[in-house]
Amino acid sequence: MPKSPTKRRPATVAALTDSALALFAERGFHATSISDIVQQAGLTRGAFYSNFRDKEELFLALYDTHTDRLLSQLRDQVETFADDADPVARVFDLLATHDAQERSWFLVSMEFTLHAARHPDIARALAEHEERLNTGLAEILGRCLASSGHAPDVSATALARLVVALYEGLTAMRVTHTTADADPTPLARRALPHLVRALGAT
Amino acid sequence: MPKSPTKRRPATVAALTDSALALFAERGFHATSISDIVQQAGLTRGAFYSNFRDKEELFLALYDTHTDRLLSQLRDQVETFADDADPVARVFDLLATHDAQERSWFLVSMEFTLHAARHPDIARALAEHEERLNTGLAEILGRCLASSGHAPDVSATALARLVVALYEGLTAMRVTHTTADADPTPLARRALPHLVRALGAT
DNA sequence: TGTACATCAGTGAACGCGCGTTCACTGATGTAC
DNA sequence: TGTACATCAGTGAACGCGCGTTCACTGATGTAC
Repeated sequence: MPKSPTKRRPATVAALTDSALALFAERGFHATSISDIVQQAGLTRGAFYSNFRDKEELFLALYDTHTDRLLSQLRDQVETFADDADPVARVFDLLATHDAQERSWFLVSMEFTLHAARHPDIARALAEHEERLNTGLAEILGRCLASSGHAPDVSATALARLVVALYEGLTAMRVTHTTADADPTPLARRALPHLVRALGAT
Repeated sequence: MPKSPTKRRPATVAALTDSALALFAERGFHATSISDIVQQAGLTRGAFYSNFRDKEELFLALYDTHTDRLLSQLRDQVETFADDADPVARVFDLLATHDAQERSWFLVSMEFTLHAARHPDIARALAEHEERLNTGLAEILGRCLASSGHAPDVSATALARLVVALYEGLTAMRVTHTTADADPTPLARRALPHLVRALGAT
């Protein structure tokens, strides 16, 4: 009776998640079938069902991985400008300067969010995983504000959500409008410092 | 040889669009099949293909209808506060006080936007239809600002997109977080007037 | 170290299902006289 | 107004396809002695 399962398992899981991430990014969550995932991973359907209950469970595993990576990146970069005048704008910059990979991830996670909106069980599961991102971001923003002398009379949590909402709305807008004309991102970038300063007037 | 097609057609089209709107709102765009639509409309599949090329074409028809209704509602209400101090915040309020019906529509149009992101042809078509909404909204905001004495040094177009982006980001956030705690909407509402004033400092 | 055995991760054929799309047809709508 | 005719909107059976999920199996991984 083996105490620990075989060594193959972790490798299989990794092959499945890697494959799924690439395919979700390329085609989207719904457009990617379980057959697609296992085929690209060089496995068969049974291997999937032996490791995940369904596609949703696999996505949430990817979500956690992404959250961890994003937060640690932000933490690293935030240290380098702890004394900056407009820390909120800088965090926004970090979010906004997203490469193609981040755009892909946004599309997938937004798709999954809409999927969750129709299925209460999935929505509950997603909210739990999102909570980790929100609290992590709020903590980073809070430290930023404190160390740079700002003390707005708003909770760091609400501010974090405002920044994320603005970021996500702008990203969604760029999804179809690929031309750069009248992109409101610079406007948002200019406006945010004023915004925090205004809210800071206790 | 009949010069105008039969009288049945408009009734059939109306039955199909009504049915589709209800089903899209209830289940989403992808989760609704053409069979579902014609069944709810009391028709058969052929009737659909006789009037629309595919589901996408039907959605864009619904999109135009919705845009027209929203813009005329905004125009009506905007007249009642032409001399308001913070017209941008008022427009934002009008967008933000959305009923369940608006939430449903947001879900569907966002789903379609993501769908478009994967299909360039569809993205091009959607962008054309979105253009009508953007210009209409920019025109309303521009008149608002002018008549209330504000003259920010930003284009009404960019400002309109900023307001829409913020609105959409906040709505997306509420999709999963059904609890009202730490909802950043009031914060956004408070912040917008400061924002416009700050941007107005030519 | 070598052998006999137990476990269980991964295989792959099979299933039932609903989908989008086509197309020969029919009968209601509209025209001509 | 009434009849004979033409059009074409809508019918519904048929098609091929890929999907999610199940499950008896096999053979690689790990254990016991």
